[in-house]
Amino acid sequence: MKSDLAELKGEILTAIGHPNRIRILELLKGGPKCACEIAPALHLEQSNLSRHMKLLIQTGIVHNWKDGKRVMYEIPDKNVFGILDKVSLILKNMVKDRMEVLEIENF
Amino acid sequence: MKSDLAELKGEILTAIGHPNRIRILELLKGGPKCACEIAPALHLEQSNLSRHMKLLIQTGIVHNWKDGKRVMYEIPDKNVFGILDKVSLILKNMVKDRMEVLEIENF
DNA sequence: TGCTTTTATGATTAATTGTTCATATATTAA
DNA sequence: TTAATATATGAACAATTAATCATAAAAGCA
Repeated sequence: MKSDLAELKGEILTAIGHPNRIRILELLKGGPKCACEIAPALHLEQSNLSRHMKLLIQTGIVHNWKDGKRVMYEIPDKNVFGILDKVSLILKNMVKDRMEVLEIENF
Repeated sequence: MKSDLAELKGEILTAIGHPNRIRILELLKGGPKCACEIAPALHLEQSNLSRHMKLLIQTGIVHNWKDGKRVMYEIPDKNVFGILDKVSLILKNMVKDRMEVLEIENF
């Protein structure tokens, strides 16, 4: 169990910060989905997706419940998307800075 | 070189998401600092800090420049702190939800 | 009932990460 | 010049992570 604040924050950020998990979260932005929808949409192997979902659930970023033989997943706290938006902003600013160095006005 | 967007986002998030790097970033919130200030403040070994700084610089989260025999570090894009704030919000919401389940009103 | 669908998990492996120690490099001071 | 200070890096190692295959478990359908 993580007890230090920086460690708790790190746990959330590294849970979000894997490419496949980012794709999963962005897919879940459209609402709850089952693994049987997510896996083919992202070309992920079933067992691989299952482990990514387990990690996201353990860190509390994703909630799940059974719906018949399916398991549904959803993101209860939309601040997760706020984080991904800020990362996009950072990446855009990096490109902007590069363009300024290269004296590119428009393109 | 990462080319996919989800991979670029992942690179930023995992760069931020290590406990020691989070502490480094929160220290740099107070303005530019040299490694010789950061290492003792966080009880980090010099070589260990140097590698963390290298990673942060390579991902573009931190900028650096020489000032005499010191190397100064700063965070050019304050959105980094916005991300850490959102993570704090998420953690607080998690605690709030737990309290509601346990029917705790105040404490 | 047996069959199919859906998800989870044990075992294994490759790759990456974080850390430390020793050493190299660069800059300033004596 | 030599010594001291500040940072970077090669080598080594332990630990973690992601991925895959095979299999198990749970639920619904024929």
